[in-house]
Amino acid sequence: MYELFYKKITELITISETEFNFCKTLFLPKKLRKKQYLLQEGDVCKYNTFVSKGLLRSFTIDNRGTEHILQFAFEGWWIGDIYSFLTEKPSLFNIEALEECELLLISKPSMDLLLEKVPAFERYFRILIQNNLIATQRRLMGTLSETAEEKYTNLVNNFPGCLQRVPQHMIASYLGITRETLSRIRSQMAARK
Amino acid sequence: MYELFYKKITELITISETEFNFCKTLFLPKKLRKKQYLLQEGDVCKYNTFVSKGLLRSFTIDNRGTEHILQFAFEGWWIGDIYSFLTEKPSLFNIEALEECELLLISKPSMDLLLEKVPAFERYFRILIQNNLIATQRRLMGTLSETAEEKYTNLVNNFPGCLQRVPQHMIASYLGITRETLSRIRSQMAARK
DNA sequence: AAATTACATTGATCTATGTCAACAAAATTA
DNA sequence: TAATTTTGTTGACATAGATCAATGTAATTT
Repeated sequence: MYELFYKKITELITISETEFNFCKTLFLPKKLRKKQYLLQEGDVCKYNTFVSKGLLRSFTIDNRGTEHILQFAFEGWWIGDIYSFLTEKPSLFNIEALEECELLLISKPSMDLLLEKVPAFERYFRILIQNNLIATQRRLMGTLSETAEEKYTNLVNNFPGCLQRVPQHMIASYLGITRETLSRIRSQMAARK
Repeated sequence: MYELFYKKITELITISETEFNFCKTLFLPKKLRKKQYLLQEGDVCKYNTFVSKGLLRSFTIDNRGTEHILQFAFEGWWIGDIYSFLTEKPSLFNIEALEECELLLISKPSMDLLLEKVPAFERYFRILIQNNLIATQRRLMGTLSETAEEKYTNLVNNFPGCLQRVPQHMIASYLGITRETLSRIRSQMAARK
């Protein structure tokens, strides 16, 4: 349960065994079956979540009823609604398990305590958020400049593993295109090569 | 030059006068005239920049020659290419002054020194990046779910000041639509009300 | 003040992608 | 294993927004 967790943390910061043991006490282990929700739109996101095992997605539903996926979270990633978590306001996002999951949850008070007692985590979370911001900026620029096919091929290149574990219509939703369009793009690409 | 800078910092963290004086020594003041560039695509972004006065934009040019604006930066905001700044790899972005500007620049080594000597800045930058991430996530979701008109009205509501200082075709570029489309949307809206 | 450049508008037409609908194949569940 | 649900494909058609082009006007520069 904690091996990957320890590995990911120590990739970015140095902490003592004592500090890590203290850290562990602040997290709540939780298992989720496929299709279960970790967060529902309208609820406050009480926890920031580390994925030890499995796969989840966060998504919104717009006023036309269409789903839009913000993020997939595989093992070793974090997921949550950062806005709702920090402000304690209702979330616009749903978070759903796409596979059976093993998770580590940390509440806001525990997070504050962790940052206070082990300041190295200040740095850890800054780096995580930095990387997330860089990725989100890229995705935004891609959304504005690329065709549907370019978006798909970029995803395939940058994220090959995704296709094996995520249903196609969710890939389409992540890319901001319809499943029909993605299906056609794939068959065109297959025909060409 | 430093009043707004001091104000913005102390809105988020508490630092002593000594610490602020030390901090000031790490920043390089710079003035830019309208249309001058702070960063050009292909160059490494050597500085993270606080805007004391004026207005800038960061943008990319895609392979079709179309500009896409990532950010406008008004007084009190930061601008730079976070990816290039952190990795020292060539930037994909241009940063251009839209008005005459007064800026405070900090290099990577100085930033590292600042974070080391005044750890409260670790928290300051984490919060900045957090807020930037939240805003970028929102913008991304909006890009995927909203019509051109919705994007425009949301911008007008959340950011009324923008329209007075930024030319319309750049607003269009920021929203990911053409200037012609924005012009038509505006005339439709004016006709309706 | 004249010349040039940047910015905005409007019309005609085009196109990438969406929508709707029918169908089939997998995968889950009963 | 039958029934249901989820997922993916394909065709016909619709449409939001892009593109191209012409024109006017405001703002800079000379």
